[in-house]
Amino acid sequence: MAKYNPSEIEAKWRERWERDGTDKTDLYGAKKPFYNLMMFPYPSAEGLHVGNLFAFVGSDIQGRYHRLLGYDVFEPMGFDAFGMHSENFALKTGRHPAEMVPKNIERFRETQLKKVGLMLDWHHQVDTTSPDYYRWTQWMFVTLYKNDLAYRKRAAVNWCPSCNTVLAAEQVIDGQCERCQSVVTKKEMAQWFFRTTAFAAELLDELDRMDWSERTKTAQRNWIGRSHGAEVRFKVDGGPDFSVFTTRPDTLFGATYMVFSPEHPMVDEITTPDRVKDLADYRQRAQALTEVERQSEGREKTGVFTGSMAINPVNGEKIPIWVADYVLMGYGTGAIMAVPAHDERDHEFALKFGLPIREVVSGGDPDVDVSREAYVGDGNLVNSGEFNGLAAKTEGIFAITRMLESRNLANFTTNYRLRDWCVSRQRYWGPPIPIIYCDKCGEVPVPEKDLPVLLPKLADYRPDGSGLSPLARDEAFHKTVCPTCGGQAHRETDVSDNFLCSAWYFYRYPSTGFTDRPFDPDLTAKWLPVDLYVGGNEHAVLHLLYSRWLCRALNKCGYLNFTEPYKKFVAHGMIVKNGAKMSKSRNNIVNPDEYIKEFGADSFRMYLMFMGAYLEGGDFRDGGVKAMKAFLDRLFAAALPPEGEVLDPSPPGDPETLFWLNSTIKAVGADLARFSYNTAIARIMELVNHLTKNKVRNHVVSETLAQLLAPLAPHLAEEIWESLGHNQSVFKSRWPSHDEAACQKPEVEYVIQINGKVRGKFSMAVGLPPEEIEPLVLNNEAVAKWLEGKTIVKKIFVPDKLVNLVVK
RNA sequence: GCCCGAGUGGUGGAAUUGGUAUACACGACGGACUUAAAAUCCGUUGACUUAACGGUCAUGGGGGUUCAAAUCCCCCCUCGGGCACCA
Repeated sequence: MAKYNPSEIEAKWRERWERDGTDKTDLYGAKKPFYNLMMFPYPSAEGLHVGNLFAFVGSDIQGRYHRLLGYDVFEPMGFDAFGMHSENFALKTGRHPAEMVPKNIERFRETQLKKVGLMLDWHHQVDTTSPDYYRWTQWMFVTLYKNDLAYRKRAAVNWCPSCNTVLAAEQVIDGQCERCQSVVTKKEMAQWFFRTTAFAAELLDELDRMDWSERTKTAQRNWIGRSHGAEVRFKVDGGPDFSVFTTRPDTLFGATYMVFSPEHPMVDEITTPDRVKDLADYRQRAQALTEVERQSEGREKTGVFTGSMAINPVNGEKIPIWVADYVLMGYGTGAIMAVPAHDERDHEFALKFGLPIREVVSGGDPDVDVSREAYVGDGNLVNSGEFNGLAAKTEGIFAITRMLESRNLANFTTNYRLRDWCVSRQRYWGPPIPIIYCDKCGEVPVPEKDLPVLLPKLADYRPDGSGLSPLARDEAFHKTVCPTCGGQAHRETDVSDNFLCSAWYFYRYPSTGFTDRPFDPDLTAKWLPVDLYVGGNEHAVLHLLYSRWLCRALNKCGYLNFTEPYKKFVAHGMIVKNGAKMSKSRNNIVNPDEYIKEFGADSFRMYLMFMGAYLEGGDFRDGGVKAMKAFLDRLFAAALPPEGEVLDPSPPGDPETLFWLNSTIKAVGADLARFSYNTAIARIMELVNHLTKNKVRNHVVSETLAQLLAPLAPHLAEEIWESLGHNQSVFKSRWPSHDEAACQKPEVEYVIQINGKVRGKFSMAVGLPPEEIEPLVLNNEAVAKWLEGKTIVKKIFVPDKLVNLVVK
C-alpha cells in the first residue's frame, strides 16, 4: 500500500496543473462566469502571514467548489505594492522600494502562494506599481477631477508626525496613525480630496439591499453616520445671521447659550474688543491639542465668552455666544445651540460656567431634576409657549421646525459623519498625482495621452516632514510646461493614497494587457461586478468603502453600468494563537511555510479550516496540523485501492454505507455553501471513520471522497482521483449528487420523555404514525415506573424524533 | 453612552426550523504491538452520586414563556468589534 507523501504528491500536481493550464480561465469563452475575488496582499514583509493564508484558503475553497458545480471560475491574484506599508518596510530594511518590491512579489508568488494550492490564474496578475497599472490609477484621478469629484482645498488635516504625511479620516484609528500608531496631529494644509460625501446617502441606503456580512455593513453604517434634524438660523444681536444644526429642534426654548467651534470663521467678527485676547489665547491652545487630547472622554469642558449675544428665533431671547472646543468645525455648521437641560455635554458646560438650565421636556417623573443631570428621554414640551404639551420627539420636532420654516428661519436637513477622502500623501512610493500648476491656467490635469506621470527613481526617497513630498526635491520631476498654454509650470509632487490603487484593482484583472482604457468594456460586462469577495473586516471603512464609492463615481461618469462592485462580500474571522492575538512582540507568529514543508499544504489548509468557524475565526494550536496529517493518512489508506488491485466499480450495497455516502455529500455541500468549513471536514471525518471501522472499500465511495475533498485538499484529491483510473483532473468532474431517500437512516431512534425528561429510547422504522408508536411507548419497561400511579394528561408526538408524555 | 457579534466539557469547537446538549477533533487515562520509545490500532473520558441498574445537576448569571429552551422574551455580568464631546 502506497503511503501518503504530501511533498511528492503536491509537487507533482503543482507541475501538472501548470502544464495543463488547469487553473487558467477562458475569459471570453466562459459560459457561467464566476468571479472569485480575494484581497490582494501587500508584498511588504518577510512573507505572507498565516492570516493571509487563512483568508486565501477560505476563498479558494469557494472558487474550487463553484468550479465543481460547473461555473467558469476566475480566481486572480495581485500585489498591492504601492504605499506606506511597502515604503516603510523598505526604509526599515534599507533597500530601495523599487528593488525590494519586485523581489518580494516574486518570492511571495513562487515560494508561498504557489505552494498553498490556490486555484489562481497567474496569467492575470496585477502589480499596482507597474506603470501599465498606475497609468490608470492616475486616469482615475483625472477623470474624477474632470467630473468635479476631486478638488483641492486648504483645511486642517490629519498629520502623522512619524510617517510625515497627511492621512484620511479613515486611516486615523482612535487618534492614531493606522500604519505606525503614532498620535496624529492637525495641520492646516492645501490637499486633494475626493468627494466621498457626495454619495453618502446612496452608499448608506444601498447597504440595506446588499448581500454582505452584517458586521461589515454595521461598520459602514456607523461610519457614514446619518442624523436627521434641522438647520436653524440665529441672529447675532447687532450682527450677522448664522446657522446651527440640531437633532432636537423641539428643545429650542431650552437653549440658554450658543457655542461656536474655535475654528469657526465668524469668531473674529463677533468677538467684542475686550475679549479679543482671551479668544486668541483659547483658540491657539485648542489648535495645539491633538485629536486624542481634544476628544478624550471625560475631559473637563473648556470655553470662553465672545462678548456677543444671539437672538433665539423662537422667543426673541438674547443668549450669550461662547467658543468651546467641544464643538467641532467639521460637523454640521460648526456651531450649536446649547440646551443644558437635555444634553449631557451642554449640561456639564453650563454647570462649570454657571449658565442657566431650563427644562423644556418633562418625562413626567417628579424625581428628575435637570439642574442635577440632563434629561435626554422622551416626554412632553413645557416652558415652550404655544408648543407646550406636545410629545417632544414625535410632535415637537416637527411643529417647531415647521413654524420656523414658514418664517424662513429653519429647514429640515440631514447630516453625515462621513468626511471627504483626503488623498494627498507627502510620500515617495505611490502614483504621482497627475496635476500641473500653471501661473496662467491654474490647475491643469495631465492630458490622458501623457499618462502615466512616471515616478522617478530617487536615491533619497525619505519623507522629510516639510509638508512636501520627496518628489519636490527633484527639480527634473516637478518643473514642466503647461499642457494648455505651453508656459512654465510645475507638477503636483504629492502622490495619491494607496487606497486609490486598491479601489479599482479588480476591474483590471480580467483586462490585464488592455491598453486603451483601464478595463475592457466587453470583459467588464461579462465578469463584473465581482460575484464573491472574501476578506478581512478591518477594511470595512477603508478599502471596502472607498471601492464602493469609486464604483459609484465611475458609474456617474459613464464608465460603468453598475453601482456596486461586489455582489456578495463575506468577512472571515480572525485567527489567534492559543487564545492570544499574534504579534511580533508576543513572539507567537505562526510561520506557515514551516508547517507546509513538514506536513504538506493540504494538511495545513485542512487544519486552518478545521480550527474554528471560518466566519468567526479560530485558535491555532501547534498539534493541529500534525493531527490533520494523521487524518489524511487514514483517508488516503481508506480511499486507495490496495496495491495492484482495482476496486469493484459497482456502488456500495450495504445500507449503512449508502446512508453515510449520501448524507455526507448532502451535508458537505450545504456546509461549503455557508462557509462552514469546520463542520464540512467533520462530516468527511465521520465518513472515513465509518469506512475504516467497517473495512469498507469501494470505488464509488472513493471517487466521491476525492470530490468532496477537492475544494479543501486539492492535491490529495487529485492523487486519489487519478489512482482510481481517471486521466483528467478531478476539477473537470461535477460535484456528486446525493440520493435524498438514502440520507435518511432506515431506522430512527425515538426518545421517550416524561415531563420533558428523557426516560427511555427505542429504535423504529421511519415514518410510523402516532397510533403505532404509542403502544411501544406505554409498554416500554424503562418508562413504566415513571407512569406508576400517575395519569397522562397530554401526549406529544414529534415524527421520527420523540414522544413526550405529560403526567400528573 | 449607542450599535453589532459572542459566552457550551480539561482544550478547539458542534447542534438549518424550540425536540436525545457536548458532533468532529485535541488532550488525558487504560490496553494492544515493541527490548524500549515513537508511530499505529482498540477502548474510556461533562460534573456529582451509586456496588450496580440508575439518579441529580450542567450551555456566563437571574427571572419568564412552553409539554419541551444553548435556541424565544425581560433584566444583569463578561469578552471581541464598530461609532463616540457628531450637537
